[in-house]
Amino acid sequence: MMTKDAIIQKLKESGLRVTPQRLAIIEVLIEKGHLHPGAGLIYKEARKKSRSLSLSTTYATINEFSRHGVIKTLQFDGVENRCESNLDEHINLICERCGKIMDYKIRPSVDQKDMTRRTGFVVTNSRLEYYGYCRDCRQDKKRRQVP
Amino acid sequence: MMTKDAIIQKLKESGLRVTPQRLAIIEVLIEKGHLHPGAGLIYKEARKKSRSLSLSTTYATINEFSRHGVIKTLQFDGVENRCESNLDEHINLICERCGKIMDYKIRPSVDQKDMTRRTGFVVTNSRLEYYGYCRDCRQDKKRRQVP
DNA sequence: TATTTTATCTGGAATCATTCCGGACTTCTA
DNA sequence: TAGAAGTCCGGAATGATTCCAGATAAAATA
Repeated sequence: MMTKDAIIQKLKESGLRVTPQRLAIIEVLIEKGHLHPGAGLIYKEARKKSRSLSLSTTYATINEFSRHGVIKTLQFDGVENRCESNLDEHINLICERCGKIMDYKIRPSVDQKDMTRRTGFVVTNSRLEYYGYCRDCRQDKKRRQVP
Repeated sequence: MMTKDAIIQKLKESGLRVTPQRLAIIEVLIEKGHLHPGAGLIYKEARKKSRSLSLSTTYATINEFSRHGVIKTLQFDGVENRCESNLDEHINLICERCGKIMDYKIRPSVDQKDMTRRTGFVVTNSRLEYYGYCRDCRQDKKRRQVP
């Protein structure tokens, strides 16, 4: 999770401008990062800070940030994509009932050098997810079994 | 990777009918499974075997199979979703240049019981992916660097 | 075998997150 | 302060997937 200043720094280094719209989105990413917000939520929240912000700009900014390694995008189908501010290797625990996404820290488990030697594949990026049910949704489920 | 007979068996057990359309799709899944085919390829290939097959049916069948654990669906955004016939835990190596998907067998690396104890999250399904470049695309890249 | 029931199939229309586009607006540089 | 480059905006376009209602086919029943 980068700090606001670190992100601003990185944008400047990349020759990108730090506009009010982008600042608003940066702040939302920091405030709501743990929720793994999608474009819709980011748009809604950032609009409170920069009133003229458009949805197109929100999408463009998310893409720009993603391209420059400020965030990662978790792409889904049918549902909104989600933004990930935690760039360390970890597993996302995704609740299939409420859609909540939690980070679970792990130690890297695959010997990538060995893998590359065997397969010729070099890794630039990873996406590790467990799907299932979070504590709350599991309990709701149990309760409902004996109604 | 289930055999044709095993899949047919499983469908019957679930009270699903084994129609010519479904048979055609099953055969394609077995023949082209290693390519992790998307709906488009499956439709194109299965149509050769069952000439009247429609795209809607292809989608419906993929969903039905996925729901009953015959295959898994790898969902992407913007691009076609892909089908996975290898149901064992493994990492998918996804080439960002050519889109090829390779299976890489691993031994389960996260102690799920421990994770559940700590987080309350129970896992029903996983998706583990490394993005990067396959051997072929890496070499193409090198060659092009000094044109 | 004829009839009823149920599942499945089909083509076309609808969906919806995301991308694309042309013109307007800022910010930087000289 | 003019010109250039980067950004922003709204609305239209995109495209994989889903939805729908009527047609078909397979299983169940008689």
